[in-house]
Amino acid sequence: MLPKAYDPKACEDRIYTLWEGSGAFKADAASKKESFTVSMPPPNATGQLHLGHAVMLALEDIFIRFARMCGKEALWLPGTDHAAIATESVVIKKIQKEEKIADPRAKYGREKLVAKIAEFVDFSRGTIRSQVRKMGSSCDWSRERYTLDSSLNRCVNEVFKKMYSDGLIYRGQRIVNWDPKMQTTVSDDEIEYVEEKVPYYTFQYGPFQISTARPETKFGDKYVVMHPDDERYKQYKDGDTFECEWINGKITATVIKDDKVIDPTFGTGCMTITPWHDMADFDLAERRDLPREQIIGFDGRLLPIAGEFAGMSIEEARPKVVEKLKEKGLLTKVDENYVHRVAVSYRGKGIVEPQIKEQWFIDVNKPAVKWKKKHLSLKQVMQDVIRSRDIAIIPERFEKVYFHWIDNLRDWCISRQIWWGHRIPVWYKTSAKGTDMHVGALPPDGTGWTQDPDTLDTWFSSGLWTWSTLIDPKLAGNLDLSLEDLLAKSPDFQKFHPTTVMETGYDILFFWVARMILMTTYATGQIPFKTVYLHGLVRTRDGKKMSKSDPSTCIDPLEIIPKYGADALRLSMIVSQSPGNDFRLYEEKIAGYRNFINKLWNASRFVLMQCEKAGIKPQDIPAEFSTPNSQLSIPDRALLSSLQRLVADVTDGLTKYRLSEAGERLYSFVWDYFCDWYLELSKGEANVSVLVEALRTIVHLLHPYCPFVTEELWDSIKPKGVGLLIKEPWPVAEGGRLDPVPEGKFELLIKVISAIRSLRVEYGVSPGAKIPAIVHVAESDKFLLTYSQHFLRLANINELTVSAKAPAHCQGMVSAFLNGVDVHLSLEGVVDLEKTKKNLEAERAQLQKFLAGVEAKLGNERFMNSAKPDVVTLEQEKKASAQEKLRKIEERLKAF
RNA sequence: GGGUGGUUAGCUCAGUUGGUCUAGAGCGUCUGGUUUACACCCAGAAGGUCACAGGUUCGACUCCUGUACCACCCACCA
Repeated sequence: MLPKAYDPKACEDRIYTLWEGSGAFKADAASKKESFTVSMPPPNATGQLHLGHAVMLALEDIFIRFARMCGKEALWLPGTDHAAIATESVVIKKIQKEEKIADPRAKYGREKLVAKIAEFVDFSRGTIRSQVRKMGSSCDWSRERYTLDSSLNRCVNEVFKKMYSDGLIYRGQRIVNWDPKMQTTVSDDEIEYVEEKVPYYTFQYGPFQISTARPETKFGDKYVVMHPDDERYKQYKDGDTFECEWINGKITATVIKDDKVIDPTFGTGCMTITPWHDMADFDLAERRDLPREQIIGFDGRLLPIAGEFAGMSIEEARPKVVEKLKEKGLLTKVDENYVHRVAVSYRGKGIVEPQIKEQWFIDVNKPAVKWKKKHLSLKQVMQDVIRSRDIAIIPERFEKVYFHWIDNLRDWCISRQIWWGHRIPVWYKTSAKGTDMHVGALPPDGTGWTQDPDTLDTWFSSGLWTWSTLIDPKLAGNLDLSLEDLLAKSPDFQKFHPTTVMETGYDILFFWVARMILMTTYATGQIPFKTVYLHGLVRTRDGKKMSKSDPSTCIDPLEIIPKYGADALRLSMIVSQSPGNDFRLYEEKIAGYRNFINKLWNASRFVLMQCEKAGIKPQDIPAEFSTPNSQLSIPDRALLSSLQRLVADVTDGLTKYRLSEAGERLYSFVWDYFCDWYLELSKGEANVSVLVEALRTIVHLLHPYCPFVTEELWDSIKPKGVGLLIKEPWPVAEGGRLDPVPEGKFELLIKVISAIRSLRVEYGVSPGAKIPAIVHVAESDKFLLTYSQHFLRLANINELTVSAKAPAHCQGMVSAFLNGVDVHLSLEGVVDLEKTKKNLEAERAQLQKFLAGVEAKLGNERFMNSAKPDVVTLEQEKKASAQEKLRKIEERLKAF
């Protein structure tokens, strides 16, 4: 007999070992079954798992277990990410703190520091592996990958080479975000803005007034820019020069008229430019071919151009520069209430300074990608795969966000001046003739070649994640094979790519999801995944972000799991929340689902007790339910038919990734219907075969959600000779036990009423009481169903709830309150049907006219030739939605 | 400045083609229950103008327009 309460601690680890040993997690590339692949977003190998990971693991495990039970070849590939800057900065901080070394990079040198980081990462990866197991994740450990694996490195190098030879990767002097603290570039997406109140100065600059919050960058400013239409500066022409007194003496300045960078309504309407340290100024300087000068060094200190201020830090120099200008009488105004936004590195937390530096870039605008027989730019491919529905995003609204991001996308700077990561596969050799360059993993023959010291942006390698992990590591070592060969000859890639669904938090849609689309379509010619499922972020009870720095608000999954069980934690993060929306998690919520699991546990105990009472072993009850209809009571039949509907609903929900809905449905079915109604009824007289059948089905349906407890229960109720639940086939809704009422305008209603009547008589149920009925109203005509309620009220029938898809707690029941009055059906007085009909017909005519217009447009050759593809798609979408609407109206009109 | 989401019971949230809703769940509150599956429970109750104002419709939490507040994302002012 089962113990009185479910104890997750006693079961979970044991069951996980059982699963792992059974080979259930392991996918087979040779299988004939349809594949279902999920690439686990690799957690950063920097420390511990947090709730964000727990959400991800729970969701993906549900997808995978469901797919596996549905008979698909399910692969969930786990792994970890080396997380370049994040890891390096964590380790450097650790060394600084533990070993009291100010500059670990200088002290250890490249090789030793990398070795130290690797050691730290190895340890972290071990921790992460065991934590992933704790959540019950059924991933294929035999295929575990790490972004720095040699086979992944091979892919990185191959893609770099391919992009370079296609002219998509170039090296150039460009303005980048420089983190002086970490001494590296960071990408646009890795920047956060912090608001700061700083004084805002206005200075006299020749005849003009210019304003700035950063006077310390103004040493080299020799151009003053204004809008060409600005009446105030009408007398100045583009190219005019003038002498003026400035920080370190007299300079000659030039007037520039430009309509792109200047907002004439802002401030004085003119500004000076600092191309080396400002993105917008750099663009202008590029356009007009203006000189640039570096003012601030890469160490964050002023350069000799600053004269007496050279060597000072920004904080130190700023007041001194202001003081000097003030003494010269050039300071005209100070605004103390100015709010300025300072760019801060997301990882290193240093203040970011734009700098011009030689870096490697990926060109996102060059039409060098072959996609669907066209030559497109990387940007265009990224747009096409979403627009053409090759990839669907859940929830859909993120498509808009995605498109908006692509519109603003600039060339991607991929080089980083750190040591931890994939080294850029480029070699240089300097001789008297100049510098030779070679792109490849290995240097060419001969001496004197040195490798580029930089590493690649971590997203370069994670952008390859869905497929580089499927490359056969044995083949990856063979340098004679091309990238195409590697793809073609790797069985895993052939079987499991494109992956089925990419599940991740919406916060890394740009960082990662977009880059996987970019890199994968380019490198393999395939989309990386068919569906993107974005989950919301976990928040605290007060709606704040969970942060590790504040443990009082932060829930640690590792403390929760021993206390409430992994199953309860999983449910609390899945049920009653919707994709893409943040949700709050707190202990009471988790406890609530622990209670549910306990309820299920005790319901099972009850069923087992009934079996014992009846002298029947559950093991002897065959898997196939075979009790004849004649031996079933009305409640039995009601339960079985609603069980069928439950199977259909849950299957449908899981197929459409509506996990919360399906989970709620199960929760309510088990508690409100199965336990509170059917089990209570069974205390009088129990039908053991029905009880066991129901429980078995429930346990199957719940298994993806709470795998541990269901597996444990399955052991007590499974038929003889059957193995683990994880390997069981998914239940199928047969519908054979139902008698759907045939459709018909009034027939339906009459059938319902007469069925209730006969049941009431047969079982002697008094009016007002709920009665279980086998009347199953087919999901047919909601319009009619609603009208039927009007009719009934008109006919003095107090209340009748007719369910097409009944609320969970009255599944299979029709609650009726009849007062014995004969039913006369009449349409009069309820609604003005004539008016409705007229309205519908008018709407139909309008739609038909519109549709004809759109069709004519699409049939017009000149339009099709001249219009942009976007416009055509839009027209087609309009057509489709109009057709859909028209179809619905036709359907409604049929009811008249 | 551009965009997205939210606003539903005291709290946290579901509610996908407008008709299951005459609006649900969990927690909390109140009343009553040791009926041997479960007190991590059972029976029941109170509690909502579904932010606000218009519109479309026979019918709107659901669609449209506008307003307010909150949150987030992107761009950015020199």
